[in-house]
Amino acid sequence: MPNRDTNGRRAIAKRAGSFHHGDLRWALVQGAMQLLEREGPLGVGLRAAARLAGVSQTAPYRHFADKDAILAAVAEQGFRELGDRMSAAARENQDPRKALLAIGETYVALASERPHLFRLMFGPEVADKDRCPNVKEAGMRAYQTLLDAIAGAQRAGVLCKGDPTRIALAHWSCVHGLASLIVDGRLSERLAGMGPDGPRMLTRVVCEQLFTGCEEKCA
Amino acid sequence: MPNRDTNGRRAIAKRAGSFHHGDLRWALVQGAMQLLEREGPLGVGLRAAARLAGVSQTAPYRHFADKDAILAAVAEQGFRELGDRMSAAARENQDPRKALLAIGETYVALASERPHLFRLMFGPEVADKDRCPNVKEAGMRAYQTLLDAIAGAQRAGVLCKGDPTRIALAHWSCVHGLASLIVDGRLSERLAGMGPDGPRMLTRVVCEQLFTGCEEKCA
DNA sequence: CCTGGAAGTTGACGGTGTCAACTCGAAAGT
DNA sequence: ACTTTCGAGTTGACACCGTCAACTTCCAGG
Repeated sequence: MPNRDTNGRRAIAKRAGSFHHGDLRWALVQGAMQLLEREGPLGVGLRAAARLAGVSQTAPYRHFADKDAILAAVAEQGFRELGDRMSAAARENQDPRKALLAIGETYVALASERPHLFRLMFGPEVADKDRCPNVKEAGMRAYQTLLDAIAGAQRAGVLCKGDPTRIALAHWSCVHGLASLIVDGRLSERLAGMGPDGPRMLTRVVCEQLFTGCEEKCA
Repeated sequence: MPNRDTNGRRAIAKRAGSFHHGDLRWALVQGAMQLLEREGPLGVGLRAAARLAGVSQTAPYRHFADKDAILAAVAEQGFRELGDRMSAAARENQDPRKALLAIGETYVALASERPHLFRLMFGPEVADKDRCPNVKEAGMRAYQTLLDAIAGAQRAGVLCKGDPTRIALAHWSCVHGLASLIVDGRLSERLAGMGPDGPRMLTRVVCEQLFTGCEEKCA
């Protein structure tokens, strides 16, 4: 049983005086996540995470094959959180159109709140995320939530019929692109004057156009 | 005048026997670009680029403040090429709807052809791309061609009236998101059975839905 | 009680970005 | 024509990183 701190969470630091750590793997992932959000992607490394866990520099190799493996574990946690928040958003809106919008909003919200994590999840830092089956599965679950929401909207007659993966591709591209542009600072000028929920408003703008189209009607 | 090889291009390697290089800055950017596309983002570094130019490891510091600066120079070249290809695509299609589609296609094409360059241009490797005014200006030029194409389509009555930057945001998000998903391998399964111009077809699918909308008409 | 193996340690190797101090060579000034 | 100056390139060093090999410590099962 892992040692826990006063809040009931497991402590990151090593159990004093004990040779073995108790739950080093968990502590390392936690430390890497913390490092990632505080110092950015350059600050996260095996040695730094080991230091944070109060353990020697090569101890991580007992639990992770290499640096990619620990980053993959962090990414997996990110995908899990993304999937949870997306399906919660879908559950809370039974209007299928609002559900689809809410899914996009949580996607963009996660990216804006924790940009480094978002980049890690989709970027090249962890080489082939799909080799680790946990990461693949966590990502798939999030995608499935989107697909279900689209199929529901089609059944409700809100979205046009046809292959739901077609619409999923468009919706995902729009939302993911907006999230990426925000994370990479490409929209900071536009967001500057919009207050704290600028990302949500931009998501509405983009999704609205995807739903209704931006062609001139009956020209 | 820089030394040139038999093809008329400047040679990357140092002019033999000469202390000074001639055009080391150019050679370093060229070497870094080459390194980036061959070995990925991890393979590009000051020392490696210096080796490729046949020069000592600290020589780059005479031309670049730090690693970020040389990466920014590479990114700038990427933005310049993106802008050129986008405006060429716009020029070649006088039908404004096709022009807008062609712009998206070249965007996705550049990303698919040179994923590492695309990631460098938008990713966090170079910290604040907008501090270097050349990079900012090159990126702005590409954005401006998109904006012009949209304004043209509005004047032609193809796109609905209103703030063109609204439509630009949606279009850019869709195309950039698709490009990112392709680059990050998130669509490799879908692309696997589509042959070499799968990216172009996916771009059409996504843009088509953005233009016409994906809601059920007159429910 | 002994023993085998998992978990953690020390030490080392090659690689990196970056700094300081040095040297070379060509152009500028007299 | 000789000297000065200064940009451009060099060597050497430092701290950091990921990773490997060999060693030590602890715990559990026979």
